[in-house]
Amino acid sequence: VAIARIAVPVAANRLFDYWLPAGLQVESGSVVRVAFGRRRVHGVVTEIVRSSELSPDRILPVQEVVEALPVLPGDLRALAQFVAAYYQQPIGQCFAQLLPPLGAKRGRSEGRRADVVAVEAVKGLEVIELNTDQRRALDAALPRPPSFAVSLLQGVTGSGKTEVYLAAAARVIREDRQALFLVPEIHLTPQLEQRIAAALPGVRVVTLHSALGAGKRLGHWLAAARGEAQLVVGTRLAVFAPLPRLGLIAVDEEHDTSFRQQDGVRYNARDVAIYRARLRDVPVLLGSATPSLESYAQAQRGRYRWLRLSQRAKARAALPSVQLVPNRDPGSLEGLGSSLRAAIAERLARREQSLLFVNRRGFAPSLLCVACGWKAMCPRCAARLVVHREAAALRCHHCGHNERIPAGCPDCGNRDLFPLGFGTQRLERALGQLFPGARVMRVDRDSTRRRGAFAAMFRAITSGDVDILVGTQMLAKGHDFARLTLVGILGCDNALYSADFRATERLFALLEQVAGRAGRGALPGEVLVQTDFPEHPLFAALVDHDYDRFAEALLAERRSLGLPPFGHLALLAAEATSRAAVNSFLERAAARGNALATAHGKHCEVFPPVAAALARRAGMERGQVLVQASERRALQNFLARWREDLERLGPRTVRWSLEVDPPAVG
DNA sequence: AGCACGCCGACT
DNA sequence: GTCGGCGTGCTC
Repeated sequence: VAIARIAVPVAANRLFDYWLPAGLQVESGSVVRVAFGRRRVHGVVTEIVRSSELSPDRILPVQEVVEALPVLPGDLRALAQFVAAYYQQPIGQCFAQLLPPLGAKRGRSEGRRADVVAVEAVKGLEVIELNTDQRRALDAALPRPPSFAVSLLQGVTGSGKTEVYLAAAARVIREDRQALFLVPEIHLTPQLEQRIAAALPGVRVVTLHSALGAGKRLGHWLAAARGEAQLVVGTRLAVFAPLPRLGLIAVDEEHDTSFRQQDGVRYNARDVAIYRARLRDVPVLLGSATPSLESYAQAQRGRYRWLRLSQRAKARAALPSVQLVPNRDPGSLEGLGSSLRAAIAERLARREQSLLFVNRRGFAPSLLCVACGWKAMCPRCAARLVVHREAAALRCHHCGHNERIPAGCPDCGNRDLFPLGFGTQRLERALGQLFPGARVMRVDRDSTRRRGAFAAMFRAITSGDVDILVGTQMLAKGHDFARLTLVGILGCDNALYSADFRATERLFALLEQVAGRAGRGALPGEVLVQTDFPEHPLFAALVDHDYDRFAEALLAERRSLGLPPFGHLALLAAEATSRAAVNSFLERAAARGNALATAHGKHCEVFPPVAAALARRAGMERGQVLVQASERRALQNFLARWREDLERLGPRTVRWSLEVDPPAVG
């Protein structure tokens, strides 16, 4: 009897054997249903073999083939294998990433009427107007004949990167191939789909992201698999979409951390995309105003084609001017310095919009007793509670803990509790008081929680019903507001204190992105950054919109410390209810790691265990061990062996995970 | 990941 | 005496 080796969606690091009943049409890549324990699960056949190591009486039959899905193509299976090996993730769960939601109602999205027509329409497709820079980038990014090549498209906000992706997609689609376009967060950019529809008329576009209902997602997945969808636009999970005629992958905002899946299977969709492009021998286009230092260094070395867009595409939309203004200004009211207030007043007089960016939701990040110094702390996390004034609550942003704001200090009884620092709610209130006639709108996770709230706010902003916007990161991404001419940035200094070596790289990217919201239309933009460190090199580079200078400085620092992209990192993170258990596990893990590293010629360095940046979360004590290697290959070999050791090491009460290329260390 | 089994504390 | 907590191990 033939045996199918099946990837089953469980944490185990191995495959499971099932026998194939006669008459069942099964091959590598078939999606099947099998009994597993007392459950029934979906699995993917990875190969069919003659015999099993297992005694025949323990082997169960494959129950059925999932007819609704096609056989998964080879490149997807190779992708799952890659994710499992490179990121040290369980093989079955990696294969599960390839599957669309199953068990949903039949996924039949839009009809297929338009398909044939669409291809015809695309033949004459030259509706995207490109300037010289964009055209040069487009030509360089698509090698003739088509083959694998990575291009880094570096251009400031508004320089027209999206037009280049779409023009590249149009070329590929005209040749009857499919394009894959990965974006950080699709549901936050309602403009994107319209923009695509306008630029690529008649092209059949489908989206893939987690906010999509299961039925729709399955329908879109199938449209991609059948080759009907000519352009797939999606978030990180779309990197696993089946695309029989793939011709191009574009990754927008390639530096963005939302390409990293943090829960469950850990991977970086940007890097998976590059691997996939190589497998399929197609070009991949990475775009950013502030490329990750990893991509930047590859471009410098000539491994990636380095394509630059130097000016904003619309000639009149100049880059915004950036000014640094003091944070601790004697004329400061509720955190708003006099320069920023004056600038807002000017915008109000001219009927232009202002955006104030504070990357903190809530009223104040801390509640302090003025008499004894007590601070409201989360009972389950090593973190301060955030004051939410509207709900009269103290909330933990790490675990969701919620309690009423106490009437007095629980330690000394003092009634005078002082909210320390500024969040979006406090700023919203202050602006309402300072500018009584102004229409203020707050955009953060709390104000947009309701379904459709974000879209409604978005409409209000574009139709001019808002004078001052207050918001978090949410507002940083890709929105074009024509009358927005002022961006104020508050409270960004705390990132400069961070222990994480990537903090300043991320802060620059965020600030450049927020700054880019100003002056997208015909009106010039102005950015005011409130800071206590105007001499910091980050701000000097921001003022000049000179990412290169900042990137070079960071790279020099990284090189001297052997940090990425010059070295390679992995993190073993562990948590348990007792600190002693975490420490003991990590001590033994580090000792084992050191022994392994020594045996393998010291290409890897294992650092001593330390507490995590958030030392306790939701009642779990957290710690970590960092591994640094000069060679990726050495790190890979080390991790494969180390993980086997780790699996035998601990009591099950210690939960641990390996993170390869961790996005943050600190 | 689930899910069952088993070995210790507090209840009718 | 049992009920049920969670720690451990297994699933082809």
